[in-house]
Amino acid sequence: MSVTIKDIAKAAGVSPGTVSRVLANKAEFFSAKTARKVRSVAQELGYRKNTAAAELVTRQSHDLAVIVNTTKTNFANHIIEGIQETAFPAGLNVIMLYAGDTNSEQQRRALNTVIERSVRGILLLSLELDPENLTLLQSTQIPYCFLSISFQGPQSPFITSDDWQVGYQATKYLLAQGHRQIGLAAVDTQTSITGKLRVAGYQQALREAGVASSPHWIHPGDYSYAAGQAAMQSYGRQPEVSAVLAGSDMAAIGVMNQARMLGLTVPSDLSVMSIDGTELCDIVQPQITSLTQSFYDMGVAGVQHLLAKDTPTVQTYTPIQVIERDSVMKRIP
Amino acid sequence: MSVTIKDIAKAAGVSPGTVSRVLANKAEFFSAKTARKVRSVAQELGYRKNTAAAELVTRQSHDLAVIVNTTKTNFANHIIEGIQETAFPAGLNVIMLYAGDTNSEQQRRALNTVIERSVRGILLLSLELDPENLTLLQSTQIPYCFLSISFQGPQSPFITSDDWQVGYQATKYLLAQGHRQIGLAAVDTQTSITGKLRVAGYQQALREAGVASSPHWIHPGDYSYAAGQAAMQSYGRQPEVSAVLAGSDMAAIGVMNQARMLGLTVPSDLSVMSIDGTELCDIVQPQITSLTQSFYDMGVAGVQHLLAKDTPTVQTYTPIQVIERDSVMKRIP
DNA sequence: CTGTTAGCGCGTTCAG
DNA sequence: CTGAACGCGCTAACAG
Repeated sequence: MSVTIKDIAKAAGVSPGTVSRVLANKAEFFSAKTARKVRSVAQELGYRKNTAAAELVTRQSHDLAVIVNTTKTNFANHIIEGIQETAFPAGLNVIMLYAGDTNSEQQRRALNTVIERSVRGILLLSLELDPENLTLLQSTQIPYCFLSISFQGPQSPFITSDDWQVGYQATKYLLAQGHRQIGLAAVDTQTSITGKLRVAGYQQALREAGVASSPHWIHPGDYSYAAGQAAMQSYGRQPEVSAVLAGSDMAAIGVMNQARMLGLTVPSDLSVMSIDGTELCDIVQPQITSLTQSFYDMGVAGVQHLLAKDTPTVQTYTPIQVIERDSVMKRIP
Repeated sequence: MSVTIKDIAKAAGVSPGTVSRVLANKAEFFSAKTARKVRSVAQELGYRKNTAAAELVTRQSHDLAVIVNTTKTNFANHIIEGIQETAFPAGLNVIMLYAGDTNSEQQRRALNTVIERSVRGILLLSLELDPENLTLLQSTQIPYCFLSISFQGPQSPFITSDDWQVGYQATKYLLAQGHRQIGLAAVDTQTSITGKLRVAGYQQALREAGVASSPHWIHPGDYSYAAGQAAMQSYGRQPEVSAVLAGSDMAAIGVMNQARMLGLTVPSDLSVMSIDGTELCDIVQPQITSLTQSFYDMGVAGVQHLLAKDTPTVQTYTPIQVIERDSVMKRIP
């Protein structure tokens, strides 16, 4: 069928072994002359390397797999960019697979696809794995790392923001602006540890400020636009809170739009702050003050972690910072 | 190293051939009893299929490759969703690769990666390929299809919106709302045929309405937010046009925000319409009236095209429609 | 229904 | 520096 190294060996009058060495650029294990010859013949014949054959014998692929969920938020691009730009110079190809958010079967298929290809490493983007799928992942020798998500147990390496600090710092900022009644909207307090940590940080900040927080201030959700809307709907036309911290940029926009529908003006009637800090913050009106995460860095760190020879179960945190824009108003008591 | 079918053959007391048949679910070429035995042993030993070996002999992968560019717009998700949901039931795994927008080297690497794996098919998302990379792609036997982009020549299959109609229909709509001076912003009139067709459709609609259009009404760009801003900046504080058609949702938001900065209110001072119609249209204020494309359908059609036995060089168009929201005001002459 | 055999295309010995 | 030979793990004929 397709042309193999044998074909080009014959055509070039050398042995397949030599062709292999030339094409793989094995140091100076061949003369410049034969190299030229071989390469030109290969070119001419339209030779295409068979990766399957190569991987079969070397048991090493040059691929890095990224498994992403069909997330309702939009920061994945930034992480992927960081991954891409770190992997590329290292000679790694990045292949991405989607795994449904809630679809265990699809998760399994994505995992199997990359495991059976014995990729060089696996990066999982804000993906909550079923126990059995986690076991599947761990049962392989393939290095992996979770990104933008954290866990309780020490068994899995991950790189993310320190979510307790996320809740804490954002709330501190709002407090510093004079707010006392502060809502927390559209963070997932049920299944994800991420949400739980954010709540804990939020509550601690309130406690330190001597604010007796109310459970009514918290409206959990899945970080989506709709969750933000729903939360604001609950706060109502005359909200008990003067500021709302939303679980994502999209959620914050949901909060703001719903507030507008309720006749409230942001930020004069209600301050809104988001967690994430993607470009969405800049394109809406008013621009959203955010607790900004270092998504790009997560991608970079993820690849570096996979590339590192020894892969201890690290749990790394990337920087966070408050970026002031126009959706939070200072409140003079 | 890892456990192979031989290992499990030995452990189960059968031959490797049988194991292979069972694991590949070759119809009823084995008894239920041995099947059970084999499967349980495989499970127990933690057997993991070696895809490289299987592909080496069958010369067929079950992977579909999607190559996307790091686009400044945001519709790719919808196309990918369509691809995913069509490929999945067909037993195909979707792997996605990024290829820089302008980076020929990165394009080549992405292409080579998937070609050397002899994937089942290649879908290219709004990707402008270098001539040499296009040649590379065409030199393989792998079926491919461009999505959300069109070409002049008949050599490559693509599925997209009819971009002439996009420009034409959108402009017709604006005309029907009573607008005469209509701007066209942030479409690429230089390199892409897409942009050229939209301009042509736009101009034809104007012509049919007896409007003598002015070149000043057109401000080309790369469909980005910044391009939208720049265009609006050019229109200025007292725009000659009463409505602007923007090349993408993001561009339209750029136009609207810049208009606001110039002291103009949308839609009372200036109407804005976008091309694409993604969820961005719903989350900004005012919500953007759009010429909406069928991105999901493009993905579906793309997979179906690849799956079809004979793959003629088809050029398919997916539906478009005007979705009215709040950014266009009827103008009473 | 099952065992046996023969490669798939490549990288890597080991001699020369 | 190069050729010959082997085998990676699996599937696809064949015979039984």
